[in-house]
Formats: sequence, structure tokens, C-alpha cells
Amino acid sequence: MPRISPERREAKRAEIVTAARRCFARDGFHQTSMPDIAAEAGVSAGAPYRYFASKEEIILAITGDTFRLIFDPVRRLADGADAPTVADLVLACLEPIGGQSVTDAAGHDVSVDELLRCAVQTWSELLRNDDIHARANEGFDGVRASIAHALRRGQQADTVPAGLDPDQGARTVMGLLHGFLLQRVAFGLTDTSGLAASLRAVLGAAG
Amino acid sequence: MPRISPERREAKRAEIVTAARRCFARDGFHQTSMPDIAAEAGVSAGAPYRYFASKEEIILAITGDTFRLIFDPVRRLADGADAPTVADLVLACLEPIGGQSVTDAAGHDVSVDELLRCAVQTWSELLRNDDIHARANEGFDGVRASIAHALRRGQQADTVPAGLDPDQGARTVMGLLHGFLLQRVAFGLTDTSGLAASLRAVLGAAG
DNA sequence: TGTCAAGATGAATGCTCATTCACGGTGAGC
DNA sequence: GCTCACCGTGAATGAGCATTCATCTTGACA
Repeated sequence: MPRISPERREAKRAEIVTAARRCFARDGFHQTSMPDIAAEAGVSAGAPYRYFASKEEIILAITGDTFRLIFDPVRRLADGADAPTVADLVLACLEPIGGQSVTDAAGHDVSVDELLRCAVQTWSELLRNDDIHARANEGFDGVRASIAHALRRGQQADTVPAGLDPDQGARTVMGLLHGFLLQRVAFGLTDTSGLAASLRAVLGAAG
Repeated sequence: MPRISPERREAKRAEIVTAARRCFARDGFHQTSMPDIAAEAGVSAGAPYRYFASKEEIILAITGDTFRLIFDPVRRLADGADAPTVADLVLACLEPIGGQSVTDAAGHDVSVDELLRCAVQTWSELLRNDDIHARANEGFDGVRASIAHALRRGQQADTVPAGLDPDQGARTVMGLLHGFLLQRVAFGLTDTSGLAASLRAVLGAAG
């Protein structure tokens, strides 16, 4: 006999995750204390432990969400493109990192700024957390495969140069995704649509 | 009357920095304790405080070195190119992140793996340390300006498409630098020379 | 070689923080 | 409206850590 309904429980858990993301985006994983998260969520210091066994588990939930929310739109666009150009695929990568908010699985808005700041923290974290590293690699390889596959379709449709190795090309596109992501949160990149024009200028003739 | 000569003092300081970089690369800035650094350097727990006022100051020294060692070779190559193509400039960015070691100001070898792992940590750190953020922006803007200038020279020499905005183009090249850097330390990128071929395949016709 | 200012040591100090738990509340199902 | 299994609370616990400092050691200079 649960004291609260599963829906209520899930909603509360989501509130804690949201509070944690806000804290992590502001102060980083390791400068944020569990009491900080509890206070941000408006609950007592012990409350988060009713939903997560440890701080590590909260971090894991956040990093998982981060990958999903950034990568899913990219994969959707890449998989849906029939005769894409290289520029099209780069633009697909810019899509989730150019806006102000995205919608999570539960239908709630998540700030892209917070999301990207957590993504950068995640890169640091995966360097010494094997669990996060494995999940990140899984996510990375999935998107990379989607992009490589799209490049192959582009080569068949003659919209992508035949001389391009699809796997190397996919790595290059992923490089731009990560690089522009970092520039947005750390190096004052505001105009992602302007980049589109530049890309077409360089790639115009070739793809 | 100093007890040790300035050279000795400088050498000892460098030993502590080297030990710190090894620790930071392995465990991260915040999972590394001051006693860890001291032990790695083979000195007592109090010794680092004879050379640095705080852990923060060591982190600052490391992040400064990191930017210098990665960016200086890129700027040197970009500034030295008379009629560069876009691919040339991307390759200049790949140069410092493709090797096994680089040489620091004092002539000592520094492991590129350690350097790049510290670089990724630095991105997290600059999100909430204004001092590091300011230095990072300074470094970023410097390289970006060098690349933009090289692109302009390329446009005059007709080796770079005239329709490319040099500032946007420089951001794109920087994006690849950061993106490939991350892939090397986190996502199993080993063959940077293969990327060169891909780049030329995509850019071949245009730049 | 003697002197002593500065370097090195490592135990001690005073924090912060993750996590726990004993103690009230409260809502779902009867 | 009763019950109780679970929820929320917040003070307490214990570990870890940055930093300090009294004390010992050493090397540069005379």
C-alpha cells in the first residue's frame, strides 16, 4: 500500500531531477551538495534519498537525460533524411543546441542552457566514471551510426561526395556538434543560424 | 638569503605542477586532494603550500598551461600560412591533439593525453570560475582571430571561398578542434590523419 | 665551517558534506 | 473514519579534505 500514487511519486522524482539539473548547471556536479538539491526542490535534506540511493544516482539520471534530449532530435532528423547533404546533417546537429528549450519525455520544458552546461560537466565526469563513460559511448555511437548511414544514402543520391568515408564524415559532423555546443555555453556563440550560411558557403560545391 | 636558488625553486614548482597534472588527468580537479598531489610529487602534505597559496592556484596554473600548449602550435601554423585552404587550417588544429607529447616552455615533455583530459576538465571549470572563464575566452579569441585572419589571406589568394564569412569560418574550425579533442579523450578517436583525407574529400572542390 | 633565513614535515584543526535514522505526519484502501 | 506502510523531516554521524603551524632540516653565503 504505497502512501502516494505512482504518478505522484514519479512527479516528485522529476521535481528532484529538475532541481538537481538547475543546481548542477549552476555549480557543477561536485560543487553542488545534496542539501543544495533538496533546498532547490523545496524539500528536506533527507527527502531525495527516498527517490535516489545516492548523489551518484542523481548524476546518472541527469547525464542519461542529457544525452537523450540532445541526441534524439539529431537521430530523428538524420534517420528521416532521404537525400541529405553534409550541410543538412550538420544543421540537424545544430537543431537541439540552437533553441531555448526542449521537451522531455514527460512533456516538461527543459532549458537548453541548463542542458548544455550539464553536457559539458558530463564530459568531465565520463573521464573517470566507467558507467557514464559506457552510456556516453553508446549514445555517441548511435548518433554516429545514424549520421554515417545518412551519408551513405546521400552518396547513393549523389548529394554527398563519393570520396568521403562515411564513418570519418560522421565523426566530423559529431565534432561540430560538440564543438558548437561548447561554444554556445562557454565561448559566446549565439547565432547558430549564421553558421548555417557559412557551412553552405564552404560546402556549397561539394555537398 | 634564499635557501635554494631560483632555478631550484622553479624546478620544484614545475615538479608539483607535473604531479598535479597527472593527478588531475586521472581523477579530475575535485576528486584530487592536495595530499594526493603532494604524494604524487613525492613531498609532504604541506610542501605544495610553499609554492602555491591554494589548490585553486594550482588549478589556475594547469589550465593556463593547457591553453598555451594546445593553442600556441595552432596559432603558429595559422599565422605562418600564406595561402591556406580551409582544410589546411583544420589540419593545423589537429596538429597538437594528434601526437603523443608536446614540449612545454621549460623544455619538458608533456603527455598529450594528460593535457587533453585536463582541457576537458577545464571546460567544466570555466562554467563557474570567472577567472578561468576569462582566460579561456582570451585564448579562444586569440586563436579564432588568427584563423579568421588566415581565412582572409586565403580569400585574397583564392584558396578559400569568397562567400565564407571569416569569423563564422573560424568558429567552425575551432568547433572541429574542440570536437576532435573531445573525441580523442572520450570517444575513441585514434586516427586523426584519416580525418584529414575525409576533410579534403568534402572540401576538395571548394576550399 | 658556522649561521640563519627559508624550506620541508606531518600531525592537528576546523570545516563541509553525504548519508542515516528516530520521530512525527498522511493518504490509499478498506 | 481507521489503519498502517510509507513519506517527509532535520538533527546527528562520521569521513574526508584544505589549510595551518610548531618543529626540524638544510643549503647559500660569509
